[in-house]
Amino acid sequence: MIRVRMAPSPTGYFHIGSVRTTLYNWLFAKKNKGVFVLRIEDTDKERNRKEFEEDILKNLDILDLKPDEMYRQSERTDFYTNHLKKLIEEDKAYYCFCTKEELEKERKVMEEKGMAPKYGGKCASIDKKEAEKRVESGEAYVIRLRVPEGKIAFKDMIRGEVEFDAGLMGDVIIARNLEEPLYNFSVVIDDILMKISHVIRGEEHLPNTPKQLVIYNALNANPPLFAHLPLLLNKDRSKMSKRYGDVAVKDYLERGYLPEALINFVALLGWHPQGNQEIFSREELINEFDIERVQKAGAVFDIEKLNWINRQYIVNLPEQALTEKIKEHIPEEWKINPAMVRAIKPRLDKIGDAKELLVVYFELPEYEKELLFWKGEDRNTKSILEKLAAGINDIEDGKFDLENVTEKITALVPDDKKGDYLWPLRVSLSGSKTSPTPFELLAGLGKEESLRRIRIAIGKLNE
RNA sequence: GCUCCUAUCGUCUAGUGGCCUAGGACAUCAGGUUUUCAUCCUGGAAACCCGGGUUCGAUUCCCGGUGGGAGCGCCA
Repeated sequence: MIRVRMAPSPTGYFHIGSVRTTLYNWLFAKKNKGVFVLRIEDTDKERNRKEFEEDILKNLDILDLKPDEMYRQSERTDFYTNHLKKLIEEDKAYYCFCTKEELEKERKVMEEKGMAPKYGGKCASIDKKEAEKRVESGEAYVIRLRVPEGKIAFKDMIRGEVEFDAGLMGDVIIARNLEEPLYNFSVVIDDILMKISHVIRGEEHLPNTPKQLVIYNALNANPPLFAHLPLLLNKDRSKMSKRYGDVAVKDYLERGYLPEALINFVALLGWHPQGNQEIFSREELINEFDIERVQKAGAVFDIEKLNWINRQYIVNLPEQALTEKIKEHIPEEWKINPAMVRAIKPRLDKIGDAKELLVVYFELPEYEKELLFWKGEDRNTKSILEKLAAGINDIEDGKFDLENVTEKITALVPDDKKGDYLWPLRVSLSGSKTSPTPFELLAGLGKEESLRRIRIAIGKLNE
């Protein structure tokens, strides 16, 4: 049975990189009819916040990456304590009484010698009975695992054979005390207990893998298969961070990126199916996904490509659904109609852009009358606008739709004078140098408001 | 500093020894589509990090260098 897990710690808002890790785990599980487990790693009481856990859960739901099972490490302390006791009994782990200051000093000395810092093993040889006495008397301690010297190799599903030297590691601390396990330890215990078959996680965990392998060994447990995903990168190729833009999923969602688009985009960051297809439904993603095809090198997060993918999804959205989404991003008092929605649709990178694109329909900005002149030259602008206004006035109230308006107005415009007619019309309706087409503006504004705006323009020309 | 990972257009990538005069997409540039912006269409420019091997033949395999990245916590 294939069982995978995503193990976020609730110490920040759900990260876009975590979305990709979750997606790959999820796809791998679905593809293989396996189980996707969510495990909240909240063993650090200082840094955890309920708010962040809620953010993770909520966004997993929005992105439709729901887990089949869910656990919280804070509710599993007994498991860790029992296994810690067992390791100490078997003398595979021991109590260490060295202070942070002592360790700091030791580390510095080693660094000066140009060596990788590691614990010298001062407490490794303290008699167990004596150590227990010191613990009972209340002396501060941590628990260290005895790490045997030698090479530790494993086969990564993405990277192939990887080898580390355990001799460089030293005896690692696996718990602050019997009740407070540390990351590497609780991860291993849970992966064993939850029968995790494949660990798919970010490349930053690669150096943790040998430490965890030593723990599996001490526990006489079979390790899962590992797959270390390439990192998501900033423009400068450093690990993706807030410095270059948003990293929290909620920020993208709030700006109006569609969940499906985000998934589609992130799926392609570090993985690519055979063929040239770019837009994938969830079903297609499940069918096509193959962890063997995951890239080894990091991938730069390119917002331009996200915008393009998001546009593809927006354009394919049914008009009604798009309208509802747009309403979430504009003032309540703005009453939008289908003509407006159709006009802004191809101009929308994300739904959040709707507000600035729609404002033209609800507020006429101040503008100079010179803006009304096509190519800066006043060639009968006033009489042209009057003629167009009359034409607009002639259109039946019930037929003020894009098709009809386009037909009627086009009929009034001489073929060789399109700029002279349509530019001032568009400017009078929008009050700015860029906007949707005059026809799209007319259909969206409606007859009455259109005529009012043209009268304002004519008024300016009379000054 | 030490350990590990990594290397095809600006970006995401296809490519698994000859099909490559290296393909696609985003971005970019030029032109076109009933004025502007956007969409759309057509076209262009744009890459195999370097040096050794292996081989009849390397973008593809091996080694070294260089570049980039990550990790080095009583955080996860």
